[in-house]
Amino acid sequence: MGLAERKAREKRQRRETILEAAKKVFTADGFNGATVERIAQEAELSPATLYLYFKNKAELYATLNLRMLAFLCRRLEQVDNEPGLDHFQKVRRLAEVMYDVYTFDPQILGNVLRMQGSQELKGLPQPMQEEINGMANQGLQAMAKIFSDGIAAGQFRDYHPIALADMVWAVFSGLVLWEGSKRLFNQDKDYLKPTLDLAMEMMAQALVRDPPEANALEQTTSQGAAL
Amino acid sequence: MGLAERKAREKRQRRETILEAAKKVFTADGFNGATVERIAQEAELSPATLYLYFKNKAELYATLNLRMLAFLCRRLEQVDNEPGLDHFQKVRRLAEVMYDVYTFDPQILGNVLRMQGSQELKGLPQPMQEEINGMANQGLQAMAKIFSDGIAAGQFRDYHPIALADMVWAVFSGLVLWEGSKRLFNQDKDYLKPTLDLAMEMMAQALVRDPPEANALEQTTSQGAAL
Amino acid sequence: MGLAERKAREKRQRRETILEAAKKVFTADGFNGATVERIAQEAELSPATLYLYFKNKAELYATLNLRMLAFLCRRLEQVDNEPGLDHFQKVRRLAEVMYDVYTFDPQILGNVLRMQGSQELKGLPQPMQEEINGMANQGLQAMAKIFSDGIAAGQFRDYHPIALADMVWAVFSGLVLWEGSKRLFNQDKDYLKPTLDLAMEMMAQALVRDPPEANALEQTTSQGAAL
Amino acid sequence: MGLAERKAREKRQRRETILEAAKKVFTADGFNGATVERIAQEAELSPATLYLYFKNKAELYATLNLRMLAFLCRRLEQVDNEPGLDHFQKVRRLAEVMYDVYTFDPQILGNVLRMQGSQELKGLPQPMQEEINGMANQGLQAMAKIFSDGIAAGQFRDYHPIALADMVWAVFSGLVLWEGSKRLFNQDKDYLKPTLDLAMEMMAQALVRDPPEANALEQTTSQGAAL
DNA sequence: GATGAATGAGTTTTCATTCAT
DNA sequence: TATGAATGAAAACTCATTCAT
Repeated sequence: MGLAERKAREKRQRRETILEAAKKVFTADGFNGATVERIAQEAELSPATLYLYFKNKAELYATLNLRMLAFLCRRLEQVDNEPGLDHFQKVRRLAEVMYDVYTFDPQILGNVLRMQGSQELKGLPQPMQEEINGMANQGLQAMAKIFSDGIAAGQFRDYHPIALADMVWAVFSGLVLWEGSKRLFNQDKDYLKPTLDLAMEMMAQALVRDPPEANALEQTTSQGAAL
Repeated sequence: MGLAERKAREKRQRRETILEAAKKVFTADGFNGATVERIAQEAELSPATLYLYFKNKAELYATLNLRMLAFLCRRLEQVDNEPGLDHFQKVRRLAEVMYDVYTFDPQILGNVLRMQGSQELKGLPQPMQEEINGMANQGLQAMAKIFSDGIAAGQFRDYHPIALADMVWAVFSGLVLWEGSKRLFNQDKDYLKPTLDLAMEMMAQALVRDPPEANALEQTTSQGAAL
Repeated sequence: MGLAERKAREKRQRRETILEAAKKVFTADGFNGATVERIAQEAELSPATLYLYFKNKAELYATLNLRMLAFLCRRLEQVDNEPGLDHFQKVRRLAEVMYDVYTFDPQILGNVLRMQGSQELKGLPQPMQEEINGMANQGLQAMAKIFSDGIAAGQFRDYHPIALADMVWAVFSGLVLWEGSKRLFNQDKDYLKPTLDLAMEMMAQALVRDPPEANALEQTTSQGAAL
Repeated sequence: MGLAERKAREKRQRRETILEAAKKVFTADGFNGATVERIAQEAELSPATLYLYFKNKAELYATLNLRMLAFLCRRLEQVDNEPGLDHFQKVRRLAEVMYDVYTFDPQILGNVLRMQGSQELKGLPQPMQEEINGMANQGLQAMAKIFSDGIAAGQFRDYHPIALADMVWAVFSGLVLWEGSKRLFNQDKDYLKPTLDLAMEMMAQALVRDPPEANALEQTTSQGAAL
């Protein structure tokens, strides 16, 4: 038993080693740019060995990304269940959670979000594509719920919750992608956290329902905007 | 002279043909997926000919993207100069402009924004990379100016203008990328326009300065968020 | 025009060169054993170049075989149209024709016949399989016609013409395959010709209709055998 | 001792299991197409284990084929010793025996005959090649004996007995290979038996010595044919 | 200027075989 | 004895790029 256990653990560890190596290489060179050979080198294994643990270069990539996506998704769902947070606080909390996930592994997160918006997904086997999309949808749904709850409670303006979730996801993706390429002109390290905070803070502000005597500005514009 | 002129025009036209063809293929298959051969076919030229007009597959790609980026940039700059718009209206106008640019050529726009956040840029020659980054920065600066003007005029809250510009750029990128892959769970066609409008509307809302008797909520939170 | 012509001829010649090289290698090592690299070496070209002329290793192989099969087929069909041959002579003529084809290119002939009876066909694209099978059928039909004509003319016994054609084809295949591997114990060079002659001679003999007073031997056995 | 015996039996049994598995896989996929891994799976053993029982993939294949060849050979030899058969009946009996062997295991038989005519043998160690060839020769000799006995007894025409044996072997090989690939245009199941019968029947017919007043036809042709 | 033809340099993937346990 | 794990060695195929014409 002890033996079998150790074997299993070793195997799992090997898998991790490979994933770790793959992470480095994919992050550095992208999916197409990365070669199985280099990943194997990084893992100090022969390329053939990788194929004992993963069917494909694509599967390797997808496994890596799927994990991160699942992690992000779980964290977003937790926000809704955190005790003692009112609706506004939950919105602001999203910024913290997203940043948390970002710091956990910025590079892989970049991979996932990039993959979504590129042709890289095309190469993956159908079921994997679906799993990935499904996971992303879960994350969006989790956020949408926070918004619709706030609306139902009469505390948020009546915007379309899904559109709000899209916006959050978009800001997050956009900021991470740009950060990753370090090509934003505001290149000071760590611009991401405050910008993310600010984004969610502003969103929270904008969600505040008007007092009865709403000013003219809002009346004219909110019509076109509300979905 | 007349001859030389015609030659030059023909040459320019040939270049356009190639770029047009490249656009189709890059858009369909991504940078790595596209082959020079297919682009040449599409342009009804031989692959060798492409190399008379462009040094590289990469240069071809970059040229294409740079144009779009320049167009986007120019349009963003115009917003600031549009007559008869107050600061808030300018912010909302950004949504329209961005959507305009998007409809002008959604796919190339997707390419540009994707390229920024990926390793595809790496293959380009240094000067081209710089040109691209410089262009993107111009766009960001244009937006930042709108925000800082509003702040200077005492009409916007005192948020960091660059962070605000980043946010806008991020939302835009994020939404376009997701749209392109049509994998947003809110898949109704044309979700982009209203979501973009909403985003800018909310931003405008959040920029409104509080009346003197600001409520407690804002006081507690705006400290951490304001840069 | 002269130029275009020469180009075309050169191109055709190149194709031939490749086919010739492929013939050598396939014959020496079989389809699976042969490598594209070695064929390319033999043709003094780079492997990549082969792919300009043939889509596949398989296509290369099939092209080679199909030609030979077509040649064999055509020759068999001619037998029926040769002037001045009676039915019996046509049967004997088959031996000569088959041997002719054999001497034309023993190795490729071996390839074709071997391919038919092996898994090598499986790897080929469907349409090519069909073309090959169709061609083989044509050959069989041509022979079957000779037999059925003889029967219709009342000169041959009433055996099943298709079975007779199968037999001829089988003897031919069998002898060629064994010859090719030079593992027949009767290894004297050129055993094939006389054996083939003998086979067809015997067949001709056996096709002779009995005189009315057929002997007992034939009566008892021909019942089970005639299809 | 009892223990040793049991061990030996177990070992033999394991060998059988492996051979059985190999048979399935080789038959389905051919020699090159079959993988050691799949054979091992089929045998419910690890690939490494196969190498304890067989030096090679090739040896495994050869062992399999050698058995079948030995079986075929033994059966052919028996024909000569069967009591109560005259020379003609022995010839016809060959058809039955060959068909018997065919039905015993059509696929392996196909493998053997195909192997003979292909490059697959090349990979085998020399001694094995010789064993296989020797076995095939035995089979041919057995048939040749039947013919030469008939000739010696004055009942058969004076054809070359070895050529006759070659012919029989060739027809048999040819028919089996074509049957295996089911690509004969006469695709009705079970065409093999009657065709084989017919072939041997015709051979028997052709072996009948002419009565004194031989007709012209035979005289002119049998000269060239008789070896 | 335009191109048909050629290819070098990879890339992913497969598989028979070995060996420490 | 049995095997899980590992790998060396290949092999088919692709493609950006060059160059003689």
